[in-house]
Amino acid sequence: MKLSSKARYGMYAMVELAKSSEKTMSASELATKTGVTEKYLEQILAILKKNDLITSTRGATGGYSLSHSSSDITAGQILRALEDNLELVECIHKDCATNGNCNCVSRNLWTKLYKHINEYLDNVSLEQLTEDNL
Amino acid sequence: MKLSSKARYGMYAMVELAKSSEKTMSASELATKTGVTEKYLEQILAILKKNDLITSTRGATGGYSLSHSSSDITAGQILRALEDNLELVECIHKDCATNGNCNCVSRNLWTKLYKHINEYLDNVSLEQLTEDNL
DNA sequence: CATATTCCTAGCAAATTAGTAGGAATTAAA
DNA sequence: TTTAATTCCTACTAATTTGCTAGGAATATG
Repeated sequence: MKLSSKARYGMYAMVELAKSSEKTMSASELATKTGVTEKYLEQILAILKKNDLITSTRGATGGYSLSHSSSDITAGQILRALEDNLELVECIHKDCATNGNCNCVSRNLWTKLYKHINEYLDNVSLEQLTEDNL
Repeated sequence: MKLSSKARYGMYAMVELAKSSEKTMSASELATKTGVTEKYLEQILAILKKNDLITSTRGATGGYSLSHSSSDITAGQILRALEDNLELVECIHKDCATNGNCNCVSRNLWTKLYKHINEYLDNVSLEQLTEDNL
């Protein structure tokens, strides 16, 4: 249940992009800012792009920038993109997964917890994060 | 950020113990109930015991039972015992860990999220879980 | 054409998680 | 007092996931 470095680095990159607002930033710029290697960061940026959180332009002078205003992007969107397993858990009983007819005792707990986490995260905008205004 | 099987199995075992309330249950009983191997479950039960959530009696006719009433045990207590890394994250910047003088942008997010999760989990009793009354 | 960039993908290394295993210590009951 | 059932202790192994390295193709600019 530890957050992956992918998520932390990705979040960090998003904040840097939000801060620099107008202009685009290259992967190498972001790499030095965040301290992550360029190659690794590229992979993280690819995920963010696939999830329509950032856009990129190729070629010389290319780079990355936010797809939307930082006030329209939530921490939840970012984390769901980066963290594959934000859903916490699959049901223990194999039946549940297959026939969907699940009554695992604690399943409700996990799903409600998940909902809770997301509700919280979706109430925090990237803008707030950038201003550290939680 | 996926929940470990330790946490799932342990929670499952706690629910079974709560259901059987009065009498103690042996590791092997619990193992068949939950479908986890006895040896692995023993290790999980050891953790729960160390955290004062269950008590055990050794020898023949021995077994495990809850240390407290199921209404006095919270999901948060159980998960914190079983999940080593419920704290989600350490700060990216090495400085933060060492000198404590941390102003990571997203650190606040993680700590608040953590607090949030725990507040939720501490509001759910094992009794509720047993009755699936969330 | 040279250079700076994104993009694609394969693979490896480290860490963590999940599980296996053997046997010592303890206790109740036959 | 022996036997059987149990908890307890701990070392090891297997499987999975994560984190990262690496090379080079594709694309765009000047």
